[in-house]
Amino acid sequence: MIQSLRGMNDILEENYERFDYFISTATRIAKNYGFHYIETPLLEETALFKRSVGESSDIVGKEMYQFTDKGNNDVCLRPEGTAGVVRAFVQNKLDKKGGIHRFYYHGSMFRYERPQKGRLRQFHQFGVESFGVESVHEDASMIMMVADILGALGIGYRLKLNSLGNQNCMPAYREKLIGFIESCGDALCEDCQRRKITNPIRVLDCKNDNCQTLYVNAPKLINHLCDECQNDFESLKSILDTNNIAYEIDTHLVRGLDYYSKTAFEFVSDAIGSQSAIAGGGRYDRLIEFLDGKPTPAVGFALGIERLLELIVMPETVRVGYYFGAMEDESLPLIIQTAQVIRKGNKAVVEYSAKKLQNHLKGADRVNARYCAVIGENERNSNTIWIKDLVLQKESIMALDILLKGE
RNA sequence: GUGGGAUUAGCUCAGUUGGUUAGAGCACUGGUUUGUGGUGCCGGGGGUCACGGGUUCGAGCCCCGCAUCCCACCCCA
Repeated sequence: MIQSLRGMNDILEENYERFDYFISTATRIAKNYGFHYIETPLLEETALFKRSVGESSDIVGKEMYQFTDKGNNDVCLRPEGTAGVVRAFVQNKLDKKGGIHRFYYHGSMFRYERPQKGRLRQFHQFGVESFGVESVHEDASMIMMVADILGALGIGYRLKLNSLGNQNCMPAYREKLIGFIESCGDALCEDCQRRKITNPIRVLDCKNDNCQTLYVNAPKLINHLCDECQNDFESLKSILDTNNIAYEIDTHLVRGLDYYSKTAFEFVSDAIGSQSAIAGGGRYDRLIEFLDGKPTPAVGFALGIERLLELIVMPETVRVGYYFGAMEDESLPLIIQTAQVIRKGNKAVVEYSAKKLQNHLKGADRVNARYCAVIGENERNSNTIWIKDLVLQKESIMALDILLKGE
């Protein structure tokens, strides 16, 4: 038997019901916030991700599905959504056009990682990106949108919040932190020694207890923000407070992608195992110019759909449409004909084998039909069809020609 | 990429120190005496015990390999 590739799953039946319900819920909410759909290619030039996500990140460093195509282009399957949307934004000259552009998207992302629960090689994200709004109100809107989506789906969460500073305060802090790391010398774990070079901010995230003991005295970025970043961060907290969005400040929240600045946030769930991040996002004011666009403020987030799936509280299923059954083979052509008419405006499933009424009712029940419509000898003789409303438990007999006329 | 655990019916799992024809619940399917469902009762189908080797008179069970999933590391959605 040929199996799907490792970490690449089919989505069907119950899972697809949930998937579909998630997409429609998130789409509705994103539209309510004034966002428009954007579709970008799954395959992009590798350079796009190297320049945006950053070569120091694990995503680009070791997790990309990268290959050379037949035209000798260095390409890869997108590992995340933001880079492609920004590329599209610049390529379509929306940066020069000016104004505000708000997009939402959903689709497959690919990362070559070792799979486990909540971590797949092909997974699905729902994300939004907002271009042209400098105000921290947009950051708050992003967070409120995620909260709305999760709320609508009945998903509990914790919100972690941090500020990463901007080009004025981050570099100075970074130097200060490197100085601190060096002062710790060999006491730090191997990973932290490595992070000192690749991405010093990440050491704060280290899970090694010994390192964490030392980091208690480490300088915190949140205490080194410039006035602008500090003010924005205060505003953000105050907006969230007035809108009843609970959050916790997490000074170790740094996000794995290089392009973030100022606001960084992450929604986590305690109910899905170790891969607990269900949504993450933040501001990335510099990314557009990194990708050769005109400097444009931007902020966005992405939700990991698979991680949410089992948390979604589905609405009660309602009975819809018709089930058609024949009690003898001679009645079958009639029910097929009738079903075809019904299908112009409603759902109709047809059972092809003739069986007794009791079994048709069971069948209609099983497919969650609202109406069970059956033709037997009596109906055939009188040119009628027997229909039972399975919710109201009321039955009726209708003249066939009325139904067939499509009324 | 590193370390550990698991894998038996569509699903969730039993299966004794290695010993005849591998079980249960749920699901599916049919019946339940003249045309009335969900939830009663009775029956039925369905397994190369993940896959490939090995040990043994004999392997679902022991050994080796491999695939996938799960857990931890790492990282992230």
